[in-house]
Amino acid sequence: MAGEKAHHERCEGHGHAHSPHSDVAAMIERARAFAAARKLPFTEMRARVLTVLAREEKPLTAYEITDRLSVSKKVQAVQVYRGLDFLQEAGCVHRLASKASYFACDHEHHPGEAVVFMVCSHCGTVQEAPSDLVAQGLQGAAEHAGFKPAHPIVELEGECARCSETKAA
Amino acid sequence: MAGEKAHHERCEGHGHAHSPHSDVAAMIERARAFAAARKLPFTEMRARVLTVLAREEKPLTAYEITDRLSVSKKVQAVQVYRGLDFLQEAGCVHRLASKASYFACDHEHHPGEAVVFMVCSHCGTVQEAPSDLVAQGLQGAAEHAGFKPAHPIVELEGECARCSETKAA
DNA sequence: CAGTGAAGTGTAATAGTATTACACCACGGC
DNA sequence: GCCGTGGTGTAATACTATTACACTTCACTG
Ligand SMILES: [Zn+2]
Ligand SMILES: [Zn+2]
Ligand SMILES: [Zn+2]
Ligand SMILES: [Zn+2]
Repeated sequence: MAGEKAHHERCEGHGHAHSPHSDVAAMIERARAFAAARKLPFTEMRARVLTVLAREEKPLTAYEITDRLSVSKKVQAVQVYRGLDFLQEAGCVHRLASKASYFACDHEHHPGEAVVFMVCSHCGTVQEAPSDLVAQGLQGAAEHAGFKPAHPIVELEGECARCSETKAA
Repeated sequence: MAGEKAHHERCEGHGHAHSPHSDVAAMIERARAFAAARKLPFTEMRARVLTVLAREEKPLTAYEITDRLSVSKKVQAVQVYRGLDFLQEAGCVHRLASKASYFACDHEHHPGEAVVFMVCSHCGTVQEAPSDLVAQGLQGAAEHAGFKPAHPIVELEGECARCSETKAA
């Protein structure tokens, strides 16, 4: 559960948001490893869904993914949802609750960590950053209420650096 | 933007989660005051939606609200959504993004505050608690990323005190 | 006191998100 | 070979949210 600083250093080279991921192949590899560890197949469909998300700058809805995949070969939403389920378990994809959409992640996450999804209301990109303070705050609130915390969702709507600059110019 | 302690003291008498609100009338009054301040009518429909939520222990979906209201007189979902929009602006109702459902709130909220919604995965109740640490963490993450924060969503799934006890017994 | 405009209502239709059901296929272990 | 687990493809359905439009209410103003 590294400190905020340490974690940020790990995230360098990642630049703005999770822009068209430099490294789609690496993400595929991570998913494949997860599948192997669980002795589950890393199927064509799973790879295709992840690839679409990894190439995209912004979160996509399940139906947007469906549409893109359908260009090459008709697929149905339920197939995409199945792929998304797997990829979320693998930690390769997150769901943005506030937008009911999905985006690829190339971070390693750790249990107990609290990750903030910063969503730009102007351009739609998402940038994620773990925060120990937030984790502590959640922990504290839970403790105070006798609540046993499991899975946090932390989303912050606002305006990303790039969009702020653009406007200023 | 009081400290965690101070805020919690203000919340006493509120007991477990936002159980069938002791004080439906007070919540109505709050909504009415908001409406008056904006010179907007506090209509029948708005009151009916709020009343249903205030009497309920758990969040309800818009369609569940629709069904309850329809018992006395048939209403349509869109009418409920309109009521919910108003009530959310008034700060009397929150939306739980992770469940696409709505619940009444009898707290006062303040700008810049970060409120944690603790959602019991067993009984479904929601308990809210403001956290300064979380607020600071969000602020810090945003600052570090050059992100201009606007509206946070913080939800924590887990098990409430009551359910934990019950199991232990 | 008619005219106007902002805001709400009631109804219908539609868009958008997610799940269930089921028949069939692929593969690894016995 | 047979079976069990897990994936696929297809259809149907459930659930969540919004748009459109005709009509009403009410406060304001000329
Ligand atoms: Zn991530
Ligand atoms: Zn932006
Ligand atoms: Zn509240
Ligand atoms: Zn509970």
